[in-house]
Amino acid sequence: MRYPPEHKEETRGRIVRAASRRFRANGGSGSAITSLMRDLRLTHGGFYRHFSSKDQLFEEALQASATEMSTQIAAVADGAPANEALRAIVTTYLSEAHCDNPSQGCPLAALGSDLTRLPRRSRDACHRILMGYASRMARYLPGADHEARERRAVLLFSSMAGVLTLARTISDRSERQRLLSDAVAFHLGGST
Amino acid sequence: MRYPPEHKEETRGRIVRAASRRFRANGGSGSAITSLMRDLRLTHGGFYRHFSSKDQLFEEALQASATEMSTQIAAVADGAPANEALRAIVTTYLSEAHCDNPSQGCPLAALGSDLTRLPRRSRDACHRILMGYASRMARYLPGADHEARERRAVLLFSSMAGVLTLARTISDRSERQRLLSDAVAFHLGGST
DNA sequence: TGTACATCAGTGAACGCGCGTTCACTGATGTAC
DNA sequence: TGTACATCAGTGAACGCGCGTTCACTGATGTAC
Repeated sequence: MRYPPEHKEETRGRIVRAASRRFRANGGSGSAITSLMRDLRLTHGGFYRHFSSKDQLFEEALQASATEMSTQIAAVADGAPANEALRAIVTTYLSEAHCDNPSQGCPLAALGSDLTRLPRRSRDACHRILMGYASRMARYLPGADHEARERRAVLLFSSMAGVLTLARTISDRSERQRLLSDAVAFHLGGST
Repeated sequence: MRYPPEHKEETRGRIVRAASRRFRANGGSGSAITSLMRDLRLTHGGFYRHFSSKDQLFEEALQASATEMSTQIAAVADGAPANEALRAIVTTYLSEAHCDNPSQGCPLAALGSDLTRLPRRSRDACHRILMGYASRMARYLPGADHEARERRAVLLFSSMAGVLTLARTISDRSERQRLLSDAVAFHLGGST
């Protein structure tokens, strides 16, 4: 079959978006290409017309996740009154909604420990992606200059990712909520 | 062959300790039973004389990791002057040595996102193990009562685990150090 | 205008590999008589 | 005391399965002449 000229790019985009969700939900080795392609009503053989390997897809999917997440957070921050941007970011990131939906949330929280085990080359690429994500968050945070705000962003988001990861191991809803709200208070209030 | 009566328990212990290191280094699905047993100069068939499944080993290995980690940190805290326990804990946890050696370090930092994807039953067990770990750390932290100190411990350790996880994606040594020392300052100093 | 050929996204069978788990077997020692 | 049998940690071949990747093929459309 011959397809319209933009068809290939569209399919490629659909694969990346679906993978971005599935990897965050199930991890890199938890989602098989066959099953990913089946969800898109395609067969696995066609995958290699778009990507040279599953690793390449993982990297692109991570980029898509980081972009999606930073766009969401930026929208929330932009929608808040100027002096409330930090509060808006923290409460959104540490919300029950985010905790319950890893597949649409922060890739560091969803894939953190998997990333540390990647071979150096891919790990570097992933790290660069995460730094881009933090960098886009910098403007909403306090700090003397851009570098200070960026370092603050890296620290804030990695800390919150750790809390969110732990929260996701908790089955009991009220215990989970308590951890999340303790963390919100920690980052917004002065002390505990 | 017949072995002395305590032989079986010894072998079992060796398997758990080796698994505890390997899982932290390579993740749950990154270390095969065959290769784990080969390292101990055993063959994979014997594994099932000791454990009913790999999942059971994972759980016991996680418990061993949590115990090892909390013992290490407790030793550091006990060795510090009374008002310096928190500083000792934070600087040890966020040290380069810990960052460079996931296989002997905190299981939450090493396995965090894997734990969130476990089936509910195992996830609950893992969560209980992590809470025991945090609970043993509570006495070194500030707080009005034990519950407050325990909540503080959960927050502190999960935050630091997130930072450590991100730090482990960084190849550049000085960039990694900077993140770690920013995090130390964040938890010890008042502000950034 | 019509015909032969090239293109290429997608198909689905097949391959090779690693892994968790099972199982019949081994053989040194303990136990029953 | 000696003999026959039970025990059981460990062995290693085998099984079944899922997965990443390859490859010959399809068939609708574009292009060359």
